[in-house]
Amino acid sequence: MQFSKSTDYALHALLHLCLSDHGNNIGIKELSATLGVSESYLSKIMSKLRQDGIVRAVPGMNGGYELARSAEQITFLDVIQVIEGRQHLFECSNSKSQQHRLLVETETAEQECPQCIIEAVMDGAEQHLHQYLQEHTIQSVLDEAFKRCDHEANKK
Amino acid sequence: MQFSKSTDYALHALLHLCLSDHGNNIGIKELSATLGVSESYLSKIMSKLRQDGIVRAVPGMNGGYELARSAEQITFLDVIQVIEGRQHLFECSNSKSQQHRLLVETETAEQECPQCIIEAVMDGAEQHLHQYLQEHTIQSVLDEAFKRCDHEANKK
DNA sequence: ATCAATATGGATCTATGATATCCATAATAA
DNA sequence: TTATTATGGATATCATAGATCCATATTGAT
Repeated sequence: MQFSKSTDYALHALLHLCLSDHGNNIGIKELSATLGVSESYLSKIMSKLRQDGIVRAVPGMNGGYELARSAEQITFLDVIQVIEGRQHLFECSNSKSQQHRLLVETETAEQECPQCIIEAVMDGAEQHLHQYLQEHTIQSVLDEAFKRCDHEANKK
Repeated sequence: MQFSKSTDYALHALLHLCLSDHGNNIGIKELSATLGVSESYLSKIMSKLRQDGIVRAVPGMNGGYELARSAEQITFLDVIQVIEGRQHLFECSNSKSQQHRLLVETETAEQECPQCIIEAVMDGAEQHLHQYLQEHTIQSVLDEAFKRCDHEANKK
């Protein structure tokens, strides 16, 4: 289980938009050259980001992309969900099998347990993951990097 | 990004081993019937669990599988890593590109930042996820389920 | 009005990995 | 010795990621 390369590209592209001079659009040519990815492939990814309101796109001369909202308001979770989709991390394919009935039978209670107990744990894991990814934004990662570099510089 | 069905099968299989009478091995026939998965496919999964020391396997008559250690000592992380592998959730495919040099150039410092700042965030996410998955074991999920059912029963 | 530059979306191709099956072999208990 | 069971190799199938090409639409500049 791994995040796709598209997520990698999307995050790096947003970082580049954030770092480059504001007020100017950044074209797909510059983006793809910076990331080392083909224009055609990267443009698909940028298109998804646009559809989800993370970037704005302007066609025509001097067109290109820019952030649609401030970098503080673009979380890692936002980006990941656009690219990877919003399915759950885990879906029990076994809900109607004997496995779960068996669990219920060991109890005298007759009511159905509404959710697979394994799925429940995995959903908990997903929530923790999402919380973390929501606390980290394009801006926060830059702040962190600058802090780190300043600290290094001071040591000299 | 999703966990594979194999992980689903593995977790349910272990749950079944844990619930069934101890002292007896559980054959692949019973397991596959319980989970509703083919014997051939499930046996591959059980084989992986055996290679990693999570279950023991005995061939021959009355053979089958049993837990190799107590259910408290089998974490979700253990099982997931056996099935899904141990690669990182995120690997920056861009470490040598202009993207990162650009970041460094914006600083006067000349030393190299050792890791992609995006990858750093994602590794943090992975650590959080792993911690959670390590705190949940086959046993803990059963305890939780029993507690839940008892609670339901008491309400009647 | 025209042209060049740029983004968009459809179609398509390829590579990879998940899912799944079959079979020959080895190991074990009765 | 035999029936039973697990193991591992080979292979097939399918879905998805990754990637490319092209026709079209949109915009700014001339």
